[in-house]
Amino acid sequence: MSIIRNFDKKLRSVGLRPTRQRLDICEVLFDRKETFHFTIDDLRKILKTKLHTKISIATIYNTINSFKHKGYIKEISLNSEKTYFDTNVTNHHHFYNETTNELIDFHDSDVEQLKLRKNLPGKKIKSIEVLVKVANK
Amino acid sequence: MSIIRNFDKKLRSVGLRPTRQRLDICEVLFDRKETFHFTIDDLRKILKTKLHTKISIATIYNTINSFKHKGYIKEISLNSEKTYFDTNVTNHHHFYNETTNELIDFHDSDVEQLKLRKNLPGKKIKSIEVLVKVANK
DNA sequence: AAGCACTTTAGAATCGTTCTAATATATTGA
DNA sequence: TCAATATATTAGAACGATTCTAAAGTGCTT
Ligand SMILES: [Mn+2]
Ligand SMILES: [Mn+2]
Ligand SMILES: [Zn+2]
Ligand SMILES: [Zn+2]
Repeated sequence: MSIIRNFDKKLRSVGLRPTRQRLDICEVLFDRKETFHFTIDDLRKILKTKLHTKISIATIYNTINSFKHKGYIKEISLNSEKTYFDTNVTNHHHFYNETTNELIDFHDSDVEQLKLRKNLPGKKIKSIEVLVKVANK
Repeated sequence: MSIIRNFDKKLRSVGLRPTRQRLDICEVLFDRKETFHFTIDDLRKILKTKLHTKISIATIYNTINSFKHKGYIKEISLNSEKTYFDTNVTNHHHFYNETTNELIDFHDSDVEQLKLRKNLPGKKIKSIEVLVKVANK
């Protein structure tokens, strides 16, 4: 299957061996149209119930940390209750719905160009990200 | 001293008894010109070394959680490593310097008015906050 | 001052995450 | 191909931040 092939290549390209565990996790994370926002527990449940695959919790953490270091996913800061990861590693903005706990990306086209008025001598901007919290009316 | 009087009032006004522990914590948090961004551990160290006051860690957590619920401080989401609190409870933006770990507020005047292009039918906007990560050049 | 409510406290418990070290699997190259 | 070597997985222990428990202390009301 070409997806598996692709994940195989993807993993090898950053020096990770394509083990069953890593391929299974790739399938959950990347075999989808939309950006995926998830917690370790979300991932663990999906692996168990949808993929019927058993991966130890240590390996799930190891793999997610490797993927993060390799730039396949990034961590996002929403609140201190849960640690979220995001398969969209670009610099982008989020809507967080506090009623439903849904987290969705929004794109540059959804917001007017953010312009800083402040000068930052001797500093380099690494990222500019907006978090919009909403609730159902 | 009028500051103490003020903290006394401040606490009473939301139904908290002005105990020594709460007054000491108020002094660290609010007896300053600038917004204070801190972790529980920062606070604990300041109480010990600057104020020479001993407060149990359970009380520090209890008090900070009370203050948060009463709207005296808010929690801010920077990263998943540490939990930060902020004495500026208004909706505002931050610069985080990854080199020095400094976190500073920036004000509406430092950024052009943020305009969302997206319509959000049935939703109410609770907050819009920007996090700018910078590093020293 | 007595009585009651609230607060503080030490230490235990909890929970997410990382570590350890034994076992298993993948890769290399003779 | 198949041993040797490197890397990965795993269960369970350890860790660290935070919360809980329940006993002792303090503040408020009358
Ligand atoms: Mn991490
Ligand atoms: Mn909290
Ligand atoms: Zn995203
Ligand atoms: Zn702030």
